[in-house]
Amino acid sequence: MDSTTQQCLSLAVSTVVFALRPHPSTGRPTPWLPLVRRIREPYEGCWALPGGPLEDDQDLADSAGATLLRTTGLAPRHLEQLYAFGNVDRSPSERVVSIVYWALVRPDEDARAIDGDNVEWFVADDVQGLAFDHDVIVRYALDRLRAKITYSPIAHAFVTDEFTLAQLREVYEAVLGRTLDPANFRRQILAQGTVEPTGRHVTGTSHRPPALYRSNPALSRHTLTIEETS
Amino acid sequence: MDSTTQQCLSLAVSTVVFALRPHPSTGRPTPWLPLVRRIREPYEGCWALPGGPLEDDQDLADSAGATLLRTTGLAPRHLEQLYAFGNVDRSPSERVVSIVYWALVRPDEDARAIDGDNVEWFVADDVQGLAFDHDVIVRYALDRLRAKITYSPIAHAFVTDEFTLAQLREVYEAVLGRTLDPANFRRQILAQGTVEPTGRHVTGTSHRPPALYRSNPALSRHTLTIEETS
DNA sequence: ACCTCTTAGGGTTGACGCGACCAAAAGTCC
DNA sequence: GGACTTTTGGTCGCGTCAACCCTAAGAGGT
Repeated sequence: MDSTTQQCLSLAVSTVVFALRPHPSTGRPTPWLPLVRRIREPYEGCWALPGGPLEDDQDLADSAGATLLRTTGLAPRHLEQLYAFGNVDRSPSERVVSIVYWALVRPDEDARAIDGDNVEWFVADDVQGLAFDHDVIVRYALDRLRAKITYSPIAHAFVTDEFTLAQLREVYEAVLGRTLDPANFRRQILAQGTVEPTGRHVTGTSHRPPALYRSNPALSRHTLTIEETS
Repeated sequence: MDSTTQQCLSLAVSTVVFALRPHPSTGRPTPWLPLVRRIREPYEGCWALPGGPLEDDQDLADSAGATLLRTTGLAPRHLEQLYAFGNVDRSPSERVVSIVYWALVRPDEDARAIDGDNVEWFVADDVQGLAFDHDVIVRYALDRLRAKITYSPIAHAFVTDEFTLAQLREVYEAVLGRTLDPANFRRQILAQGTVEPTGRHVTGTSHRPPALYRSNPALSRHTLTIEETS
């Protein structure tokens, strides 16, 4: 912990960013993620997760956020540590330990996403052939997302401040990849008390106007996440 | 990821090691963990998690295991990454990023534990006043242990190869801190198929001899854990 | 004004899981 | 043999959840 030995390794922070966009073939919402094309060896020309070296004066999450803003123009509200990857052979050149975060962006945030020359979005389930061990990382992030949405209200991170239950249900359906019964879904969500009605309704629909909800502010810091309040 | 900038930070790997030992007052099994006394600044004289700098030629988990063997004489079978802590202010001197693992040791492994001059075991729930942010880390590891035992067969990591259901139940009771109904516990465990009977029974007890079980080998690599098969 | 279409939202039912509790089984010890 | 202790199996009641019904409430066409 207090070693003064100079280490021959670099520490990087990368992020798996998920946004929900229509699938190119089915048209149904599905997770996408942005990748950046590598412009130098190793893996030059390959797609890789957005990331960069950890700066001396930045916390880990801040570093992930800053890199993300620089490369993709995104500033996701939900940013959470995923895993630290550090096998000696994961990079063919120098030793690199990557602390990987994962993020969820809301549609209104997603609208501000910029596609730079070397940034492109892909359907998360289809990505393959990435640089380093990033294939494994993306797969693991997807598993975590699908697992966590079943026991945690992270789905709220995918919708705007005000939303209908149908929109929230669409998020669950997009992530889980299957349809859900609207009535049962409604009961589940209301039972867990993570949303509260705003009293307003959507107008101008060609059917019964749905009620608008917002996520319960009491649980904004509820999920079991690390707060390094040292 | 491929930065060649020389970073002014060090990367350490520490481990929260849990073993079940009788509580000093109640006598009932409860989680304990080993701590090492710091012999230099910062936090000289304070207790801290066993750990050390990451060596160039070691994977992260290997580093955790090696340090553990050196300081405590333990080689736990269950070793799992917990979290990466890297706030800029978590160490008063240089910037240190710690990748923390947590481990579970079985009673037969625990018997080989050596208490060095600067190593001592403590009741996990009572530790306090540790160096750096290690209080937070221990608390988080305990939360994870208690959460994970409810949905994953990690309890097997706390028992020997052959065990009775009563022994396995004691593990759950020790971790969760409450008694469980033997009959219901039995049904739950058998229903999830994580154990299989060996056919043998314990003899020499002053009551009905319990059957011996072993954990189902099919699930030794079943838990959703990262395998960096890059 | 009325009908139709579509989605919101509520109700009911049956299967399942789980905790509380009871009862039988199988050994040792006296 | 009888008392004792722990294992092991059985039952019952409750809460949860998925599947499936129904009604409610708007827009738009005729």
